Amino acid sequence: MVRGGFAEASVASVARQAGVSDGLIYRYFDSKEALRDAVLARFYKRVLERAEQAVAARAGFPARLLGLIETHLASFRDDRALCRLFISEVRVAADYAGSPLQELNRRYTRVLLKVLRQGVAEGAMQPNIDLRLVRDMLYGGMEHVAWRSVAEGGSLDVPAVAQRILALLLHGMEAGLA
Amino acid sequence: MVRGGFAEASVASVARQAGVSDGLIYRYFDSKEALRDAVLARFYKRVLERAEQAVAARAGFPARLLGLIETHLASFRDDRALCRLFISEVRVAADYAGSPLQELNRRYTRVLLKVLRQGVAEGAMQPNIDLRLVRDMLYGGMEHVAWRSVAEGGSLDVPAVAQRILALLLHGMEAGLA
Amino acid sequence: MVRGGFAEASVASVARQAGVSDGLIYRYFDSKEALRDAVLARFYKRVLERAEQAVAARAGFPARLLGLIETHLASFRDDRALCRLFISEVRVAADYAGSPLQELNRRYTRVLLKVLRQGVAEGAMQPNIDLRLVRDMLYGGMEHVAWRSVAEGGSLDVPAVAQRILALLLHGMEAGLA
Amino acid sequence: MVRGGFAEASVASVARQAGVSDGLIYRYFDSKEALRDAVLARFYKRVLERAEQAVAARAGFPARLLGLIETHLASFRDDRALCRLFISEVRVAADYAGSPLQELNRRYTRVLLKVLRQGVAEGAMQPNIDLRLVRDMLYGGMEHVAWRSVAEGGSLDVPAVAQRILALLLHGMEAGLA
DNA sequence: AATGAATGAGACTTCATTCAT
DNA sequence: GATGAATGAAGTCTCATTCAT
Repeated sequence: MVRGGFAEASVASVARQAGVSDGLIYRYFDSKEALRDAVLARFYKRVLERAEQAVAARAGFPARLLGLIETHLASFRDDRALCRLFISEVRVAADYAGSPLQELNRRYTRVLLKVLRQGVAEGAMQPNIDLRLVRDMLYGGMEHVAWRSVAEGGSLDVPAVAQRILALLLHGMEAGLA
Repeated sequence: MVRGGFAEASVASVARQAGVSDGLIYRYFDSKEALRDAVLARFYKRVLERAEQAVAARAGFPARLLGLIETHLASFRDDRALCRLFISEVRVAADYAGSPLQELNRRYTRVLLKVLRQGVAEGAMQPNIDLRLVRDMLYGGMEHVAWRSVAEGGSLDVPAVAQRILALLLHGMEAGLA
Repeated sequence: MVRGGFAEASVASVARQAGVSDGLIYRYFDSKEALRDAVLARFYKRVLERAEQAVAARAGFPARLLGLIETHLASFRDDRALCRLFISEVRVAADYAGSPLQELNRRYTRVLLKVLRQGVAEGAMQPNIDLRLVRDMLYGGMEHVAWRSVAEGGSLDVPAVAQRILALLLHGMEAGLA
Repeated sequence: MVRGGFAEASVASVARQAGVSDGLIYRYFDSKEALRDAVLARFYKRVLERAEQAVAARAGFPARLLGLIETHLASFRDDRALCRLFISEVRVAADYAGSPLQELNRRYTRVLLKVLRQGVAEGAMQPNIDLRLVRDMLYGGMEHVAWRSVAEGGSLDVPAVAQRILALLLHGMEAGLA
């Protein structure tokens, strides 16, 4: 499933890789889509937990933001196939709106928003900043960065890249690297 | 083709929407994939030209960067289906590496890199900055921003959003909004 | 099993309704078809016994014939699903000829033929009458009457309908209703 | 399709017997059920026309009734597979009520009812007779008679059997055979 | 050039049946 | 005896692709 999208992966091939028969899939999942969503939901819950733990384990706005960036990049590095599946197919699906997956996604992005609001409260940024824009630029950017590292076959140096992303986000291009 | 990916769109439906017969498609394209790639290449060339014109029409680093951001967001706004197709399917395809589409993509991102290097030369940023990271964060972020505006059904206020993205990228979160 | 034929009813659904596991069915029956035939045979024996009792409990040709008509209609009313199953599927099956079910069916129709012969002996009809035709018209007709009452959702007023059928069969349309 | 019901006949086998590929079936019919219904509707229209012509070609109640009986038996003899399909599967289907097939069936039975009403008008029977009962007994009976002749492998002597059925219906068992 | 009927491989899914527990 | 997980064949249906016209 790493190469080729969801539509290209046949249920038969999934069953073969799982070492079971085609029919058994349907004892546990109602349809191919239900299987996909179940797998993604499980993955997403794990990602969500890691993010919440990363925030809980640290104090202060910049440290927490760095923690979130690190866990996000690490999730991508560890489960690139699933991340790719989510990015390129599920978010786009016609029935995504209102699905359990969207709810998980909302909870996930809320974790970041909460940290950003803390940053505002701590005076780390001007109160008039558009937090949703920051969130979108950050998540979208990380996606791109991580995907490129996957596509180019290299490995992702999560702590180093996270540091640079944090610096860029906080101080902008003008500031250069720390 | 707006909803549902490439796999979901049948050649017959494409032919119907184009007002031609199924068979005629195959006089002009070798396969469904070749059709998709041809459509995307044409689209990509247009995007590339718009980007180059935007750069040529302006002077100075910040103005040129703003121009690029605006044309990129506008491309997404005008052809969201094609952008989505490119984002979620082509870049992921097994044979993307080395394809004409990748070459177009490279030329496109090179336009941005050139502008960024001008910024370095003009002293707008420290020379030790990771330009590829900036590029990935910018393109990925814009993708996310644009996609969200599409998904939420709203329209994208390109000039306003471009301004905010530019400010965030240049000065970081700390600076707030202009 | 009321709606949808034998092919539409899965063994799993039968097991579920019986409150047993799928596998247990196969300890008692060799196949889905064997289960169906066993169920039908049990049902048919009951119908046969009721018919024989109805005849034994009465005397004289018209009373016995009425009794048979009543028990037949009542069987249909009480077990419409089974009657329907028999009518629309079993009698038509490739291996019906020579099966135990056919033998039961023969014994059942023989009860009617015996009563009809008694009618001939009692002088209630001309001896040259085609008793098999009468039998087929009667059974086929009752099937239709009963099925229609089922399909139309109404209940079947067995004694009243039986009376009318008897009158029609004995005296024909010319005579009208008693 | 002569042996085994609709569920047992695969679309592949239908295609094979028709000398076309599986897929072509679906260019002309939306589903297996739609194919079945289209075939049955065509057949039913033919039967209906034959019945109407038989009535139109004759005058007087008994002659017309005999004509209807003859055409019905002949339809069964000529297309036993289709008749069986209709009898054992369609009338029973969950979506039969309200379908085009039911409408055709209604028109068909109305032809008989009209003739029967003519009989009442001509004084051939008492006005208090239950015409729907007569209709059901007649159609059901003919079905049974015809099916038995098919099942027993014999051929159906339509004119002779029609005569006997008419006599039985008109004068009842008491009258014997003409 | 253009059509669209025809193909046939392959997809998802169901379900009668088996068997280890 | 009893379970129900597992199998795998077979079914309906879709669709990219071809080709006679």
